[in-house]
Amino acid sequence: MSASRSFKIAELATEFDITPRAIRFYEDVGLLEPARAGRSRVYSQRDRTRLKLTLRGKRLGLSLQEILQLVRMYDSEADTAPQLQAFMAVLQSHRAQLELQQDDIRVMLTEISQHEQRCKRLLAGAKKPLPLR
Amino acid sequence: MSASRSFKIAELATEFDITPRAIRFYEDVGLLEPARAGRSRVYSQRDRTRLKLTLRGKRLGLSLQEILQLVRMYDSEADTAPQLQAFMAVLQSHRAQLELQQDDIRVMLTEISQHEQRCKRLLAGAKKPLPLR
DNA sequence: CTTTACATTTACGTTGACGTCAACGTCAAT
DNA sequence: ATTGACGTTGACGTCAACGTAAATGTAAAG
Repeated sequence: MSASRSFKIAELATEFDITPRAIRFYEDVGLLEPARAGRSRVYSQRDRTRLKLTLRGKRLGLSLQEILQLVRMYDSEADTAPQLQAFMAVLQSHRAQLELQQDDIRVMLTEISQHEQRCKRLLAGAKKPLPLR
Repeated sequence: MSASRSFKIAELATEFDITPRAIRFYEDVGLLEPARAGRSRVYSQRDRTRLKLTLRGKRLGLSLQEILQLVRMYDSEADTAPQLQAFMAVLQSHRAQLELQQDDIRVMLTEISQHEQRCKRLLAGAKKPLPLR
């Protein structure tokens, strides 16, 4: 009988550092489906999880529509073999996409390291001007 | 004397699978600075590299403005110690940001794996309906 | 020389993801 | 009873990142 806490819009807003407006917008898009207490929205743990997923997706550059596809798929009760096959295919393509992004990140990180090294050399050189000659 | 090949706009467009319009737009923003042959744009290897950087940045969810900051920094000839220090600080924050993104990706990848496992179990169960009972 | 194919500039249109009012309800505290 | 503090629903505004259309140039091919 764990009442599985619920949340007000401002709570989620401050927790995730976004505006209530954004949260309502995510609802318009279909990403959240809060219950109502009178007029006010009441968010469940599930909504909170979805919100977290949404923000993670955004950080990775997904559009809200793409994120919507994702959460719908993940929630869907696919049960027939063809459905499951299709689902797994989508999972594969997402995996591939994420791995490409990993590569991009790795490339950028090594570039950063190189710039860092260059900076360090320059700093070392700046400390003793005219090093040899 | 390697003439270091140059490129026409359509070449770059097809190579990177974007429109000429986008390429011109990146120029408006300041990301590219092609030479001119009469009226037509002529892109150098450096432009091509910048374009590649731009697209990689986009895939990682950066705005064109952010990308512009990046390439300007990377190109800048910082030489004084304070400049170099500031540069390295920015590099650090970028590194941190990229590492956060790596975490996001890792989380998503494990989620994908879990869904995949679930699918496999369901498929196995579907092959022999009413497995035990 | 005209067509074809690509290039250019100018300018307005569009889409996504909210921001920003305005006008109003609600509930606890004073 | 009034005052905040927070909530709600429209509805319009905005900014980024191009798309798209119009009018024009230009260079090679037929």
